[in-house]
Amino acid sequence: MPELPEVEVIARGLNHTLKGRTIVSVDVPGLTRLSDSAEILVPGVTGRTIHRAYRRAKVLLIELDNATTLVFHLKMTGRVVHSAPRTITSHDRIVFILDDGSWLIFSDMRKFGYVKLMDEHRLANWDFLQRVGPEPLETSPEDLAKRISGRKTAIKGLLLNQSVVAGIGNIYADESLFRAQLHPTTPANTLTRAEAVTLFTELRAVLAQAIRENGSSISDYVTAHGDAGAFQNSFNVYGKKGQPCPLCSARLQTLTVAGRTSTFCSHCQPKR
DNA sequence: AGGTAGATCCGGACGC
DNA sequence: TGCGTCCGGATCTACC
Repeated sequence: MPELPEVEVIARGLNHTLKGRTIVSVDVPGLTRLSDSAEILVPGVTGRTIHRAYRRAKVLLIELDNATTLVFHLKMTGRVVHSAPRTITSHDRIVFILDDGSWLIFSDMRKFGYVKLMDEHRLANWDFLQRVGPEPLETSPEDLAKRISGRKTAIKGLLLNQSVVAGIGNIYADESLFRAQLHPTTPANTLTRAEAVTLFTELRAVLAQAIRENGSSISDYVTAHGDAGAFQNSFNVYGKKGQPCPLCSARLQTLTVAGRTSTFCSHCQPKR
C-alpha cells in the first residue's frame, strides 16, 4: 500500500537513474481499466527522453522532454520498478524499454492502479490536482491544524481525506494518531489547537522517518530498484491488533472508522 | 452543505 | 480442495 513515503522513495530512486534516459519502445502485456489506452500511451512516449521523476500526494509523475508527463497511481498493489530485462509476469501492465537496455516496469496485481499520459493542459486541469490538499512535509503543523478546525467528523477520516492533507493512508494515519495519543473517532472540533498542532507535528515526524527508512513494505511495496523498505519494523500499532501497546502493554484494538480498519490503544488513546 | 454508508474495481489470504 | 468472505484507495451515488 504505497502512501506518501513509499511513493517519495520510488520517485527519488527513479529520478536518480532515469534522468536523461530515452524510451525506445513499449510493451503492453495488459493495462488496468483506469489507465489510458495503449493507443495513447505507446506513440505518446516512444522516442521521448525522461526529464525527471517526482511525487505529489500518492501520485508518481515522470516528466518527459515534450512537456508531457506519465502519471502513475499505485493504489494498493502497484509497483514501478527500474530493472534489467526479465521475464514478463502476469501482473505486469506496461514495460518501457530504455536506450541503455534497461526496463521501467509498471505492475499491479489487483489492477486498481493506473498510468496516464498528460500534456501540460490536462495535468494542470486534472481534477485530482485541483482538489488535493497541501503536502504535509511542506506545510507547517499550524497551517494543517487550521484545515481541520471546526470539523465535526472523526479525526481519522480527515487524515485520510486527500483534500484535507495529501498522501496519508491507513498506516501513517494510525501511527500518527498513536503518537499524538488521540482516539481515531475523536471529533476534530473537540481538539484544542495545541492538540491539533501536536498531531500534525507527529504526522510529519513519522512521514520523515518512514522516508529515511525507505518506506514500509507490508505486502507489495518495493523501491524503484526492487528493495523492501524497513519502516514496517518501526510500527507502533498498524497491523498489530491483539499485540501489547508499546507504551502500556494493553492489548491493541481495532475499530472501523471512516470505513477503514483502525488499530489503536484504548488506554493511551482514550475515546472522548 | 457537511457528512456517512455502501457499491465498485480485483484477486490473494484466510477460515470453515 | 473448495467455496465464501474480507480487505483496501479513491470515487461515485444515495441518503440523512
